[in-house]
Parts: sequence; C-alpha cells; structure tokens
Amino acid sequence: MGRAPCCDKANVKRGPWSPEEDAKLKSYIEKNGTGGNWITLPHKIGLKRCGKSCRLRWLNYLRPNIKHGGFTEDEDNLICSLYINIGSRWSIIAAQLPGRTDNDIKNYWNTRLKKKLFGRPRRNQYPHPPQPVAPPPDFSNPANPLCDEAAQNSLTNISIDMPPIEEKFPYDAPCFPSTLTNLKNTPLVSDFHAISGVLANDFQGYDEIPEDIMYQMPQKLEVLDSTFSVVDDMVNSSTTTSAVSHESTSWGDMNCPFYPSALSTYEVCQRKMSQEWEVLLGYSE
DNA sequence: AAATCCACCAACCGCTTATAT
DNA sequence: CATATAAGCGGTTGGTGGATT
Repeated sequence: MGRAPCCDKANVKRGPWSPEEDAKLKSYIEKNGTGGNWITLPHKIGLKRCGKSCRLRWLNYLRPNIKHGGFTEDEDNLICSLYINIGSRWSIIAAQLPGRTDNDIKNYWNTRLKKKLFGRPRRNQYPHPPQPVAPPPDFSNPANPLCDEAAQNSLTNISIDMPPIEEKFPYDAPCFPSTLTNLKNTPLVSDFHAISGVLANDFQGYDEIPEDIMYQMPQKLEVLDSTFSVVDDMVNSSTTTSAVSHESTSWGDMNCPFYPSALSTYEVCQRKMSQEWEVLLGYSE
C-alpha cells in the first residue's frame, strides 16, 4: 500500500485565489509552519484547495521577502549568463537571485529577456545574426553573487553532471595539460567546460539544428570566446611564473596549451553555425 | 468607440524523483 | 522490494488589461 490520496479532486476550488484565502493560508503558515505536509494543510485551515495549489501560492506569492517585477540590469545579466550556462533550470537560477521565485524568473525570461537577447532575425538581416548583449559571468569580481562558495559549488556540480563531451561530440573536446591541473577546478575553467559542453550538445544529433537553438548560438559563442580569453590570461601568468616556455596564446596560436581542442570546438561550432544560418535563411541548400 | 492584438503573469498540467507504507 | 503518493520542477495555458488599428 502507498500513501493516502492527496485530495478530493472533485471538491477542491481552482483558479485565482481570493484575498480571504490568501489571508487564511498566510496567517496559518506564519504561526504554525507547513508542518512538512502540504496535503493536510488546507484541511487544517478549512481551505477547499489542493495542497499542491497551497504550496504554489505560498512559494510564489505569499511567503515573506518576495520581490515582484522591477528586475535590475544586474539581475537581467545574471539570469542571461546562467541560462546560457545551465539552460532552463529555473530553481537553480532563482537560488542565485534572493527574493525571486523560479516562476517569476521563468515568466520574465519567456516574455521579455528572451526577446531582448534573441529577437528573431528578419530574412534580410543576414549575415548579422542576433548580437549578444549580456556579458559572461565575471568570477573575478567579488560583487558577483556567483563568487560565493555555494554558488561556485553549484556551478561546478552542474558541469560535472553534464554528459561526457567525448561521448556526445564528434570533435575534439576541451582539455587541459597536466602542467595546468592547478587551474582545472577553478570556476572559470568549469565555466569554460560547461559552455563548450552546452555547445557540443546543441550540435549533437541533429541533421538540421532547430531554430530556437540557432538563435542562441551567437550569444553562446560570444560567452565561450570571452571566457576563453580570461582562461588564456590565467594560463599565461601561470606558465610565466613556472618558467615554462610559452608564446602568445591567441586563438590562432598553435602554442596555446589547450590548442587545438578548445579552438576546434569553437571553430567547428562557428563554422557549423554559419552553414546552418545560410540554410535557415535561404541562402544555400 | 469598437475590435483586435499583444504582453504579462498566476495558476495549472504533467513529468520525474523522493519517500512512506 | 514493490507500490503508490507527495514533493518538486519546468512547460504551458488562459484570463486580464493596456495598446494599437
């Protein structure tokens, strides 16, 4: 046997909450807490609502310190950067924005941010696909909320959770020489891996890449490029101090410690993207 | 002034994971 | 261990109100 039934589906109210219902739920939870059981809560209060509905109402609207609307530029940038890194994992994104709910962020993304970033191109706009707007995450800035330990662990775990790149992507995966293992676990490098992985996965398994993925490509490639530049600087300073002979490490330089793998990923994605844009916009078959 | 369009967002739906029995 | 439900999550819907035609 399992648990008792959740609620009498035929006998619960649905739709918008009245102020009276809100007041009942809010005052009860503030005094007694949820008791760890949402299903019995409405019965205790005398609300003809499903426990699931009560939970949603509390989490998204009634609980203290909830902020609605008025997203700041910083919040916009953080949401965009996180979305590009980890996709639509709204609860994780919401955890980085105090006072914001996953539902609010999801709505905000779907109705405004997505359009702001990836407005659908008109056919005569090619060869200038949507331009990136948000900067990549700046992990060197202490003001960045992602700099706290929990957030960094969160991002690190996210990149670890991703499918192994070599199994999902036919091209070279980013890699790091053993002399640079001290850099391997920094957030920036995790970030670089994560973005590369996202790009690789985006291209995997499609004969034709869906439009929605295509619209995100310029942004993702820009972030990859920017992130690489910072990692590149770190490598330069690291190798300089350890007296390892090391030339310039620009994108086109074969002496870059993780060239050609990283460059390969970038260039293959870039090339593939250009081809797909041409097909998408009717410039080639 | 009326009709239509569009943006917004609260709430619901359905799926996956966790957990009680 | 198997089963059934709770909890949690992301996707989607539908009502509302303002803007535009």
